Amino acid sequence: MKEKTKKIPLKAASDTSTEERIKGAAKKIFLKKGYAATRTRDIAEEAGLNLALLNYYFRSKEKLFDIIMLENLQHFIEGIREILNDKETTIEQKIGTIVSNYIDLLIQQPDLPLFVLHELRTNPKELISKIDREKFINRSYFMQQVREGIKEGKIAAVNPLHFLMNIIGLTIFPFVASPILQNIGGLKQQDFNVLMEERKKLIPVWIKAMMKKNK
Amino acid sequence: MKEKTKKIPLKAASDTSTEERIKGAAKKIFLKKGYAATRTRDIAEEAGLNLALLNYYFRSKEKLFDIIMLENLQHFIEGIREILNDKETTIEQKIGTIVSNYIDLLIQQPDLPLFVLHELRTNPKELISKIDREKFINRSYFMQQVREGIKEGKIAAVNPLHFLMNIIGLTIFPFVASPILQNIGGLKQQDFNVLMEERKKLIPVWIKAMMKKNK
DNA sequence: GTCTATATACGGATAGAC
DNA sequence: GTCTATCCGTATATAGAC
Repeated sequence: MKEKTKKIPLKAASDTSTEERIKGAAKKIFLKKGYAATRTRDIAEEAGLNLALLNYYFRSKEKLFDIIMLENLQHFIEGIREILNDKETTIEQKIGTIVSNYIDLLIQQPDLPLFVLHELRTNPKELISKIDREKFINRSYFMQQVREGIKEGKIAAVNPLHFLMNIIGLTIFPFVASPILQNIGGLKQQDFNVLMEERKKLIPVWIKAMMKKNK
Repeated sequence: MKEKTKKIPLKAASDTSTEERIKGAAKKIFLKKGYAATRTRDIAEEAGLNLALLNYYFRSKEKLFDIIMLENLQHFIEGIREILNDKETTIEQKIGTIVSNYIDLLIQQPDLPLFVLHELRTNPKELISKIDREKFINRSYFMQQVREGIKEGKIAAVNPLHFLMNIIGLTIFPFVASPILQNIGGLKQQDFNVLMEERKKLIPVWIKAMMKKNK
């Protein structure tokens, strides 16, 4: 019998610390079900721990949620911050990097965007402003480059926000809508991921075509 | 059509019937908060009625929700059904109509898509298949036209689902992400709607540019 | 059909042993 | 730090009067 000794932590690796296990479980359940539909009991079970531990480490369900939410929001937005402000890269390069990075992230965590967007709408909290206090996107070097391009007549003259919406939308939307799309398209998970991989190359080309001036 | 006279009209206009008032209130609250965060008390209050009435007309919160959900899903998907299958219109015309119709709808009910998508992911129900039993979109005349266009070398040779995702995504995503976008862009509601109106004309142009073959 | 009052269940949080 | 047992507010659903 390869009987494993009862769990004796012995100050082992901290990635399996109780606190981290709770956070990991909470993230998994919250992202899957959303705040309201999540029961703290489920989180405890998922973590293989008791319910009381949850309130021992984090004061309440809401406190725990706020932590998870903030981390995800940062993950979600910080990802493009430096890319958008890179002075060395062209518009096209920035788009390619953003799209590629996001698709990689979303293949790993497909529930992330819908979770963030849903909770952001229902919760009247000011979580957003915590993240984008200084409206960094509008003032980013990327947006500056786009406005410049429009001024020089190289890019179609529309509100630059349209292009931003398009880049993000084309990248994220398929993941948000995957339940419908997979049904409509009759796709399995793997086929869906293949399509998303294709989009890494396609979206930058499409955006370029969209930005072109055409009478 | 009006053959369903099971319910007694009673007397006055039925649009203020108790049942309709409950459904109206339920739709409003459910769309705003989602299923789990909605309390039946809130629905009753919104309808200006008592809680007990809710269970009198509909057996339970879940039953009521299913009805609202189904109606919205149909509203959401049926909208494009006939358009996609219109034998008389071109690809471009279909795109223009779909985009315009959806944007009009979403300006009225901006919470609709996020609600549907969120509930669809969390609820393991087979509501989707109820709607798209026969995979009508993939077999639609529109998709046929696209495949034809690709075969004739008029449209870039990629999986037609990409174009469908793009049309829907470019149209719907801004509404889904409006909490973030309005913050990032520093837009007020009215400014946001103006942008959306612009997109009625822009999206068809963009899609056309995306579909073009380019080496 | 519509109300008030109440039963019942569920979920977040705590007490206290170890 | 971690557990079991329990408290208690809240939300759904029902009983029963009118």
